[in-house]
Amino acid sequence: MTVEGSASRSRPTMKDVAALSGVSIKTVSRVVNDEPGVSPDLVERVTEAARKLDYQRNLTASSLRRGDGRTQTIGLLLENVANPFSSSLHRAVEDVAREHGVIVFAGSVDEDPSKERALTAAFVARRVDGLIVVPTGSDQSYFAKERDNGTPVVFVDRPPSLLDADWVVTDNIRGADEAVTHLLAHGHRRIGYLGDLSTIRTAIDRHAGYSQALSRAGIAVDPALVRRDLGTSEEAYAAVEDLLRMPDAPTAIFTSQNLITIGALRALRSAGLQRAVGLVGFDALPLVDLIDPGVTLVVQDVVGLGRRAATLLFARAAGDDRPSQHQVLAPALVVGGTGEILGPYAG
Amino acid sequence: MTVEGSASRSRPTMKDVAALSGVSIKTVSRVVNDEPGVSPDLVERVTEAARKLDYQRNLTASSLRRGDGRTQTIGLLLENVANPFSSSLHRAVEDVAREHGVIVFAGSVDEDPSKERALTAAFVARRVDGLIVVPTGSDQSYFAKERDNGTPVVFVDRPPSLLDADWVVTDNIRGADEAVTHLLAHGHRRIGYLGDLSTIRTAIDRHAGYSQALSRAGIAVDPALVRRDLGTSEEAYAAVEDLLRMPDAPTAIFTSQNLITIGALRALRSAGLQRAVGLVGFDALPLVDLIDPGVTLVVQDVVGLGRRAATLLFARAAGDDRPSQHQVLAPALVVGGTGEILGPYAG
DNA sequence: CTGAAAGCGCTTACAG
DNA sequence: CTGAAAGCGCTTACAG
Repeated sequence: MTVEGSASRSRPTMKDVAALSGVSIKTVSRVVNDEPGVSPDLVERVTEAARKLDYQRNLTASSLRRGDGRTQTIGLLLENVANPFSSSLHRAVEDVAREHGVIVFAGSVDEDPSKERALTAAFVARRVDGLIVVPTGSDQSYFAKERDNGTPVVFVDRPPSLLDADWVVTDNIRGADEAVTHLLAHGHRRIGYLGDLSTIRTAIDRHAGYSQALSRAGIAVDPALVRRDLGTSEEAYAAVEDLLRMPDAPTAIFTSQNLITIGALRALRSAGLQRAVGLVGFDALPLVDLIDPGVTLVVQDVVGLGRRAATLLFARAAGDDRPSQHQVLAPALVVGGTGEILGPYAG
Repeated sequence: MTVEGSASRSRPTMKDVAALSGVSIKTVSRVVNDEPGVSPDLVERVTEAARKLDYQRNLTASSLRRGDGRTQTIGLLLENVANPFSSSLHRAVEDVAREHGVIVFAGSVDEDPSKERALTAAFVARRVDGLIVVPTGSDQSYFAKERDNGTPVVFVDRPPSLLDADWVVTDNIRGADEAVTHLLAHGHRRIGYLGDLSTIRTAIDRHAGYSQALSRAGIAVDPALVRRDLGTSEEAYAAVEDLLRMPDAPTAIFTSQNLITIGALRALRSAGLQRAVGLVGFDALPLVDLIDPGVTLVVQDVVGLGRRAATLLFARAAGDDRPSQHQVLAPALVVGGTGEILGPYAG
């Protein structure tokens, strides 16, 4: 097999196929697009020429000329394509996109608003048919321009800030409330809270759910037990160490996000307290069944989030012009072990 | 804020900017592309008009006309965007692509050769500047056409079949050999092998490494201890149960892929043998430090695989026409606990 | 320094 | 049933 040679010979075009089959490019276009009303004889000749030249239609040129201008692509902005939550969302979106003959650009924003803007611009420059966004930072108003210019946008996991738009999220307040209520039911009163960056809407809501559950139980929130703005597992680890050193240390902890849960589990383990301190975490954890004791978690319907966001986006792209749609999915508490460790007020 | 209204007003073009600023579209093009030699006065007027209209250049039209025809996009074919190995690879590729101003289409092949072909066609139809592929099935010869037509292709994780092409892989034979040698050194002689689908090249190589380590130690491979073609965690679980029921059961197991390792860990745990049977797995596992006992693993340099594949692809796209490049990265054995459980011949 | 004409690969809107 | 002309939004190749 001869390799390379003239590295970038350019691809055959309809013109080449037309020349080889002795018809006009319009006829080639008809055959390639399966338009009816071409004589069987020409269909045959064109098909054969296309096969011989290994012709592949240039969809990018096609969409430039077509009325609707569809590129059959969408852009997906994730926190980080490599994290499990993001990548599960990605897969769910991909599956719906595939049903529509659409392929997906994905990119990582890393909780950096300037990357969100840059990726959005890059996707729009390639004229994606729509955007699905896990927003970060405190201002998504600039997406209004994209939508007004004909690019629909659906937010997922978190609602946008300063913008009336479509979104699909989990009921974070309720999930956090259920987590804390579960710990209360197992005899805990002093329950620590470990939270993500307070600029993130999900973190705000989960903190609200924590406070709501405590106040319903008639317990005042002790600010000393609340640690927010933890950006990494390591910070969560340190926060747990710190909580455990308190004279009146918490007997249970609610960790409001997966990286935080991981840091907390490591800290409890290294202190030898993994069977002594109650814990409920928000978000699924991989291989949680192999951890001992098993971890009690509030899990989101990630596939549901992704599928619904994508379905809504394609509806918008097809002309759906209802007012902004807001969908809230229920989380589920999955009993694992750490959430059932009994506290001092049990029984 | 008024929402929606005329849903898909189309985007402003250079023509609109030209009209508003009273210049030709050629001048708008010069300003938008930062070409030198435009009077400051016009630069100012065009910039202002573009800002006012919220003009965003259509890169897709631009690339159609440009000489090189670059779309500043690449396509990435993964086993499944949601699995941790794939998504880490994705992130590494994304990071290199970003340095080149290129965005990434990603898609899941699910070990299905027909999906590989369909995704490749979809990417090529959008004229990606190159393809990075984790190949599946037994024939990648059709990629030769794409390369000959000017679309470079780099394979990663597995070499392609029936095609001379660029690839970047881990030294799987060596990794498997090290895993089994490690178990031998800890006193095991009867070592089980659990492997992925035998059509996958990595599975073939890892099995070869297993055999190689045993024969170097003068131990004959017992076919009863070898279980191949395990496609899921569940099948691996069943295979371990089966091995453990043997009268002369293995005292250690080498699991040649992450899903298989997970199934094996679950089976050992449910049999209460997680501290009795030695185990070394291939591929990293999330949260492995929280599992007890810790799992000994042979891990790949996933970021290295992704970065090198992407770097090679961009070199090809820039005209590098050396013969096919083959890069082999060394895996690393990470001691965790299960690999150090002593066998009957220890000490 | 600026712009009119042509063309990238395709589809639209006609005419025959 | 088939094709010549025009145009999608841009850039190239010229001319002034």
